[in-house]
Amino acid sequence: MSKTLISSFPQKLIAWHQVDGREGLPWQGVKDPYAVWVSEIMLQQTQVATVLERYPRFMKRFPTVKKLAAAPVDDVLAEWAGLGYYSRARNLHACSIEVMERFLGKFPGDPLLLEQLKGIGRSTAGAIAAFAFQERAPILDANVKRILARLFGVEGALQEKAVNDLLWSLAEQLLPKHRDDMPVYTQALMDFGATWCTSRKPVCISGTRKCPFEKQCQANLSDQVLQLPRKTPKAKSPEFDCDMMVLQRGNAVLLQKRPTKAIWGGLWSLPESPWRTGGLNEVASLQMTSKALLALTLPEENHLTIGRHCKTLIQGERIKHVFTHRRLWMQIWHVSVNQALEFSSENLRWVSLDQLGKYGLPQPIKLLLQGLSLAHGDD
DNA sequence: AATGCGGGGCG
DNA sequence: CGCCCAGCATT
Repeated sequence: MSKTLISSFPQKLIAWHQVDGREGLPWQGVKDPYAVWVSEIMLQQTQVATVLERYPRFMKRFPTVKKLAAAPVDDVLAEWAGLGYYSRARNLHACSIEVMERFLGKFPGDPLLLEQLKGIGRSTAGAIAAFAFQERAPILDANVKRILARLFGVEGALQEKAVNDLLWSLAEQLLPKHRDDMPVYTQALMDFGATWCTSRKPVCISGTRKCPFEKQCQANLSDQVLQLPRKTPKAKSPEFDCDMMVLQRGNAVLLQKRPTKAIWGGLWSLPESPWRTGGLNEVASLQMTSKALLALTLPEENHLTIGRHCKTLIQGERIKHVFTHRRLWMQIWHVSVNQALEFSSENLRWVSLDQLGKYGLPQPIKLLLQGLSLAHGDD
């Protein structure tokens, strides 16, 4: 490992940033630890373009850690809806309460303390400590992993612990000497990875710009830039089928709160059947009755009233939704019932179509019900 | 070390 | 369609 590269890296990167860094992102230059924390959590595995719209909205709704801690977790989830990885929202809320109680509303600057908080791992702790407290703490997100793997010609797959340890060690060694440089240095690392040393079209390959590290970058010197960092291939994601029910009573639909641990955890969705593997949609091939459908999708104690209240049953669209690790086909069924149908469960709630915005809905369900809402408005 | 957890953008 | 992304928690 080149000693000169390590000692010269921070200043060269900061110099690069002064000319070619990103500007105008709403969380840049922010010093308030709360605002930094929210931005870091929201940006986990989430594109800048997406966060650009959602971050100011979140900050307007929850301007301080105190306000966030005082809000019901359901409100936080509703605000988070559409961003994905909903454990981030649940952890955000839990973390805000812990900061209020354990740290009297002030985020700690020590990365080791930050890392004890829910939803904050080593990299996010480093980012908060660097941006908000000028602590000499490293980050290691996908950008930094890519930069370092190329710069130092790290051959092993990112999933290997030894490789991860090596990258953390490099990230530590590369830190600027002076803590005052930490915010700009950390931002520069992210900007450089996101805009120049990109995964598919790094500037050294596209030839659009001249990389400041081209003479030292091991991957560039050995023509391995697009091969690094290495990743072990992922298995193809399995496919599932399920039935979902839009149970409509006048202007309201029945929403069901999802269990915390599951996918879309804590969000409000439609009653749904268990997921089935294996292509053929057996239920759709049945002569579907409202009773059979409700038996599939609702808890047992709610079945008895069904037949009496059902007015119509219509087979709706079949929606495909792609997750990172699963593909899901949702067969929609529209069931219309008369006004008398009630449910007693905490997790079942009639919600009028114009109130849907107050609820955190999975993105495909939100889109589906928006279409319904529109059609209904046209009547 | 492997898996679960969303959603959007890009080629 | 497959790959990628300002990761973390759990097992």
